[in-house]
Amino acid sequence: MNFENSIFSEIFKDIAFTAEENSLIRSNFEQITLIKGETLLHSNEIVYHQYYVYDGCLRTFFIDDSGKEHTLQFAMKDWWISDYTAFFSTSKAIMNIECIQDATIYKISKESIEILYHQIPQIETFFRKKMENGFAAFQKRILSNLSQPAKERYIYFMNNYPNIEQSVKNYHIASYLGITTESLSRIRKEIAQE
Amino acid sequence: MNFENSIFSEIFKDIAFTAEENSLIRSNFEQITLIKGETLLHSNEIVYHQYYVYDGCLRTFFIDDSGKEHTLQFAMKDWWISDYTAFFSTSKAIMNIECIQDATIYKISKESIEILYHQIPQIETFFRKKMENGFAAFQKRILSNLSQPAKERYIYFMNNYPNIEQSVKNYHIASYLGITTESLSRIRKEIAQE
DNA sequence: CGGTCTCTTGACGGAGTTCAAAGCTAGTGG
DNA sequence: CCACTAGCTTTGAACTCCGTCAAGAGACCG
Repeated sequence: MNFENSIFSEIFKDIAFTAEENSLIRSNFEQITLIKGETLLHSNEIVYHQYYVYDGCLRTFFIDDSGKEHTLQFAMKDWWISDYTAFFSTSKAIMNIECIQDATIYKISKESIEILYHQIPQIETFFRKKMENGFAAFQKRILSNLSQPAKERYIYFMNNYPNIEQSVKNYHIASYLGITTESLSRIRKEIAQE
Repeated sequence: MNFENSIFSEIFKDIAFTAEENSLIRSNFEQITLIKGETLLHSNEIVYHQYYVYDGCLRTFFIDDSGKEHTLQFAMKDWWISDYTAFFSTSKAIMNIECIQDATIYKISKESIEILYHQIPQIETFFRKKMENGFAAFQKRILSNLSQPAKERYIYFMNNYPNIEQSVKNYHIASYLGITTESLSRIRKEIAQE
């Protein structure tokens, strides 16, 4: 259990907990292991949890009316993932979460997190800041989608997620960038020829 | 000053404050009035404040390398606005904020808000939830940009911001949707003919 | 009214899509 | 350990949506 404590101090780095706080936190998280291809969350399920990625890689994606997949987010080590729109309002997911590289994750329910907010105010501050960063990142992504052609977005993406190729297929990246696999392939060819 | 108190209970609805809390809040906000066309924030300025829109309408926009404007957000009554990426890290704005309809706003600095978080924990909860909602809204917008053609995005926008036409020019809406004024005009024509 | 700002319309061009097929690659079983 | 298959990527040709450029028509404000 010292081992487990060390995990939670990794998750909430920069916060020092008392022994009781540590055990309170521990009792509100649950470990899950997933293998490549498994689905963590299906659309239309009610979303009660958010997930901390300790290791591995997952992606959130949305399936539109015509059946096309759109990747909203990849989550690697030390990222949080969920269908947050649904999680915040405890309503039905519109997205799916899929494991794309064997993963160890820790899940926590909305109820549990409210308990932690109440008992350990630094946890609320921690998540407020997480949200702020996520908010800022989405803002950048919207601007990038509005102002840059696909090639620039791809280069920007590869710089921001170095080493991601190991976990992620090109068609995942294409669906994240909002283009088809074919277009991405042509862009990659163009870049390789430079 | 009863008048002023009522403004802050509008801003932080659902929170009940003591008299001392009320005066602490009051002393950390500052009122500004803006007329149409005025700029509240220029890119490259360091961002120390965020702003509550009491009345009127503003927009945040980004100017790309080729000089094109991209609208990230409109802010109407009861919305908060800033260049949040820069505000959270107290760094230089990459966006501009412009008044597009005469406005009364209340500004608060990052320092002040940290004081309020510390003195009045419900305020931190309030902003955490605001962030969660903003985060979810951006998520939806990204999905909409990825999965819907311009016409659908326009219809969705008009449903979500009813009555916005009064404040906002079509070229603002176009720059929000990521299309040109000409394209928006053709889309509007198409819809009118249905 | 006159001028400037905003919106519309048309002709053309380009970035990205669609559909179809072929070429790789990696994992599986014989 | 090779062969086969299924999944992934590449390529080509035709098409489509939206952008660009240019000009004209409204609309709003002094």
